[in-house]
Amino acid sequence: MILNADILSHIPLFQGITVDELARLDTVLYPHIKNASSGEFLSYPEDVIEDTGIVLEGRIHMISEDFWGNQNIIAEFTKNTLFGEAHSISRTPLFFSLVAVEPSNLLFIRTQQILNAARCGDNGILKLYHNLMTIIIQKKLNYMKKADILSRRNLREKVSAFLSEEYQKNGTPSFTIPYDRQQMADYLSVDRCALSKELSKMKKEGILDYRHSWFQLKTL
Amino acid sequence: MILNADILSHIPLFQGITVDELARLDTVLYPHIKNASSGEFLSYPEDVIEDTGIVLEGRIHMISEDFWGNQNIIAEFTKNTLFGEAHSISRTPLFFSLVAVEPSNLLFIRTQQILNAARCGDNGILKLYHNLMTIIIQKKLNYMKKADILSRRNLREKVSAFLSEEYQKNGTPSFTIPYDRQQMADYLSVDRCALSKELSKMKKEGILDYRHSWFQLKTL
DNA sequence: ACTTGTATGTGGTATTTGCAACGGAGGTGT
DNA sequence: ACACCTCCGTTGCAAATACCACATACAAGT
Repeated sequence: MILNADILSHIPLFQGITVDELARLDTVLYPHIKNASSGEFLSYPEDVIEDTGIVLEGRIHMISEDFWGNQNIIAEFTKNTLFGEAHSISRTPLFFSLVAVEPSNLLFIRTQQILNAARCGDNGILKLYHNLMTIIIQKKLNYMKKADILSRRNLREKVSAFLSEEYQKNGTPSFTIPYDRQQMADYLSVDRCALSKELSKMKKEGILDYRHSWFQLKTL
Repeated sequence: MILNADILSHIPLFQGITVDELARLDTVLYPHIKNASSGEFLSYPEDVIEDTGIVLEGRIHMISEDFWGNQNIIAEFTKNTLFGEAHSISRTPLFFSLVAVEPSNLLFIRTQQILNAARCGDNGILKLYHNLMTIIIQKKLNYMKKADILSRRNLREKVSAFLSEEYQKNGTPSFTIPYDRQQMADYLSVDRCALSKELSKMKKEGILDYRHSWFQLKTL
């Protein structure tokens, strides 16, 4: 049996699935393992994919490339995260490549089988379907938030929007963000130095305080 | 009966649902109609919502506001589109407001009922669930594309990425986009004049041709 | 204590983008 | 034909940001 309860216990997609249900899923989902070496491409633009990938070990980059060849990393998938779930359901051609950037150990399952089996009212599958929905919604909300932040017209507003999201996540105006300065700049798609300058300006104006990854928002 | 087959026939969420199934849904989904006047708020940040909204007539804006009060329109919902579906499933607090910007006629349905009833194996509900999944995935992919474009570091790359998406949608390097110049600038979150300048520069360099909404991409 | 390395902040300059003003093209109604 | 309007492109200038070089702070190892 490929679907191992120990391995899958930390993967959100399989939360709440019992060992018995897992045994059934093992026959339904056609699970298979793939090892990818660093730099190996898993799929290319225009591919239509059938499987959802799950990172057991390693790191995958989703890379988009425009008509003239400029590249951009759209997403990174690390341990226990899913990739390809949306495109394998909608069966639309990819608009990006998937590349392993570390030696990776991957589990693939036949996504369409979740939808098919859901019609039979199988309990384990319905849980899986619901988990899948939850994960996709979470990803959708994350992309929405990112688009919200990136659509702000200048650096000050991007920083403000980003910190407001973090403030909302934490519930208090004093919190620690999960990024260092460079990662924060990357998320905001701005230059690190420009970000440092803007933060320092905002601190001087008294609207926030910070030190490394710790921030405190202030009303005037 | 509130769920009217004629009205719903153009709404993607109800595609493929038979008239009989619709009658059952009418009792299950607790549908209700609401008329909103222009400027009326439908919900506020931090609200936890129970319903998916469907625009029968009118226009709704999704507006986010940061800690210091800067506003941003994240999304616009027009006739036959859904809003609030993700948050009413995940039951996480909103990070935006919903406002009618025209007198609007709205249909609301109890989202959680779709998930509950799916467990009973009801056929109409399962179709609805699947339609919902498809819509959410489509929205997710759109936000992904938008985030991809907006995360490009300068205007040239934003334009390139945007036109490449349109190229991929159309399949040929010569196509018409569904925006005028101002709308295109808004989508890219840049100044209209700056966009005109960049396009004109790219035309001079011979990497593309355009006239109003028509574009042609060229390899060098 | 010293070296090394990494993360962060700062200053100066070049480049990009925003902004305001304007002119031309094309459409519409009188 | 004329006035009027909207959309688009252009120009000049101001403001914001990227880029480069370097200083400082802090942590880890020797």
